[in-house]
Amino acid sequence: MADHTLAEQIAVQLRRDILRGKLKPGESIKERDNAAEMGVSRTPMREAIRILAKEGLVVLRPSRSPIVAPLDFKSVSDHSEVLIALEKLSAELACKNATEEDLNRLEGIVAYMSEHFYDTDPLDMFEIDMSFHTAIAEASHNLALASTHRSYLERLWHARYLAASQRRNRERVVNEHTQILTAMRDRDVT
Amino acid sequence: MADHTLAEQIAVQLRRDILRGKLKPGESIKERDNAAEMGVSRTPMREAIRILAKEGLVVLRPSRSPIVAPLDFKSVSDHSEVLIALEKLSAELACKNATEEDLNRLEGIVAYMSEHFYDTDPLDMFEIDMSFHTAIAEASHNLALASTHRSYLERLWHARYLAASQRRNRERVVNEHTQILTAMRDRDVT
DNA sequence: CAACAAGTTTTGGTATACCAAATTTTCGGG
DNA sequence: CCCGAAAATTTGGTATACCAAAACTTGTTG
Repeated sequence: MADHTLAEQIAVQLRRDILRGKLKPGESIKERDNAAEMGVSRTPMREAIRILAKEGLVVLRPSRSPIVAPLDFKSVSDHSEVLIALEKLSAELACKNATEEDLNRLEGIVAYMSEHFYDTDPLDMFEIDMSFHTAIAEASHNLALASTHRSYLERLWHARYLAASQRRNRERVVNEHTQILTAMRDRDVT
Repeated sequence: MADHTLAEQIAVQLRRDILRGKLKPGESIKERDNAAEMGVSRTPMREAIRILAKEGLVVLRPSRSPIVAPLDFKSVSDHSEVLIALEKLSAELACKNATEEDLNRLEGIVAYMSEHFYDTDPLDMFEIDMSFHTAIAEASHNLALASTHRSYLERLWHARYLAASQRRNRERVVNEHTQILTAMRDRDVT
């Protein structure tokens, strides 16, 4: 059994297709057709769809083809509201509980982003940005928090990705992250 | 296709077995054996297990049988930590967004608890207490928050139930709830 | 031409079969 | 008696087949 299962690979692929806009919101994902198209059987395709459903990228309709989740403003803002609260809690706890190793890891991510900001595919870079926030949540050493936070981050992937592509400039992102990092090194809960 | 799918029914059954203690923490759930035992095939059993895994009741181990999630102290306290943050956010938002109907509903629950505290089965009373907190989360009119909050409450159901039976006395609970309610009526975000 | 009903097709849900990785058991050599 | 290798078993992952409900087509009828 491989380290990452087929269903997960399919999920990754589908997720990218959705985020890249190859699959538009509202479009149906027929497990039979899609499975054939990707050369796999329905079983892992089915499971992949459930994974994306859990993340909120697709919605399952009873007795209907699943569709790519249409993202309405209210839903996105609701999720953001909660995500912000989670990140606040993450930061507080991380200040208390982060190990030296955690901080070094965060530093490494910031350094990498700073270095490769322009020679990396935007989607990949976005994933790295996400990993920074995820790393903070993990540094809280509260597994439940990290898990829920990850889930929200994933759910907001689409909206955040669309929003991020415009306002991203290298200095700003790097500065923000560096600021957060130094505050945490000082155990400044603020 | 029925209104609720077989996999969901299995999930309900498994959930009951776990919460009731029929399946003890750490016990493995072999999809093959369990499926045979319940007279269904592996496919829906597999999906049911994934559902419970999403809820945190069972943990999936790569290349290993899933096991009933062991609830250790750290995990419970982690979850509580997040739950408290979620309730705080719920209360804040509920102050802003609660409708008159929401408040009346809350008032009704408090009144009922106050009235029937001693002549109600503790388990039922506990569920009513939960419904009060759930109602607050719903009064926030943030669907994502309400959903996550509910999930945490459910996950902590077991531990909370065990802890609740001792330290509960009528006045204290009712007072706490009344206090919360009046603060919300005054839109006092505190 | 509209409306409705029967038949066909599509599609998700479930069962079953097979495979490969991982674990356990067995057994032979030291 | 112990240890390691190999065979047997267990177990989750995947593919395929079948079924029933829902959706779509079509043809008939008022």
